[in-house]
Amino acid sequence: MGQEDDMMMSMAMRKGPWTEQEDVQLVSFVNMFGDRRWDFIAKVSGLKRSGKSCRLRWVNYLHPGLKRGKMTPQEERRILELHSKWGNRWSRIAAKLPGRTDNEIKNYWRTHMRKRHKNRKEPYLHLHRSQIHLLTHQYILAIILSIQCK
DNA sequence: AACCATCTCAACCGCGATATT
DNA sequence: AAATATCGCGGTTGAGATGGT
Repeated sequence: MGQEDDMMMSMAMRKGPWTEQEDVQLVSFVNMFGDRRWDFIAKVSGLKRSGKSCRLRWVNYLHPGLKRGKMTPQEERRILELHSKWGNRWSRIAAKLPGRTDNEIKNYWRTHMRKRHKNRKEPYLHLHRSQIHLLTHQYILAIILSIQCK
């Protein structure tokens, strides 16, 4: 039954950016039913979105207590520190940064990798992301400092 | 002004993990 | 026990923003 259902559903599903109206609707249904039963909320709210999409919108944007705006220097340092320790364990890192999401931190990290790649052409820059955790904490901090002093 | 390159970030996808029936 | 449904993670994409010539 799973396959046919997926096909039936995906035909009618909306994709792309959320509208304000959709946000309002999602928030009210999450307030009623909690932030766990996403497929149920998707169906019962009348939103033409998958449960997955609803969850993502909530955790990354609508969830109260989300910090907005640029990372503070403290947060930047924490990300580097934890990434050097754990690698691309974004949700684990996010758990240590109140108000920040895994998606946000992942984006932040990528942006910095790009900068580094553009500004210099050192061999380590060509490592696959999965290998980055091999770098030491101190090494990464030194690189970031050099960018900030540029 | 008009174009192309590069960046950013919200949202998507696949898939393994976890929950439910 | 096992099949099916749902969730959550990490990698990736692409439209719009921004920057450079």
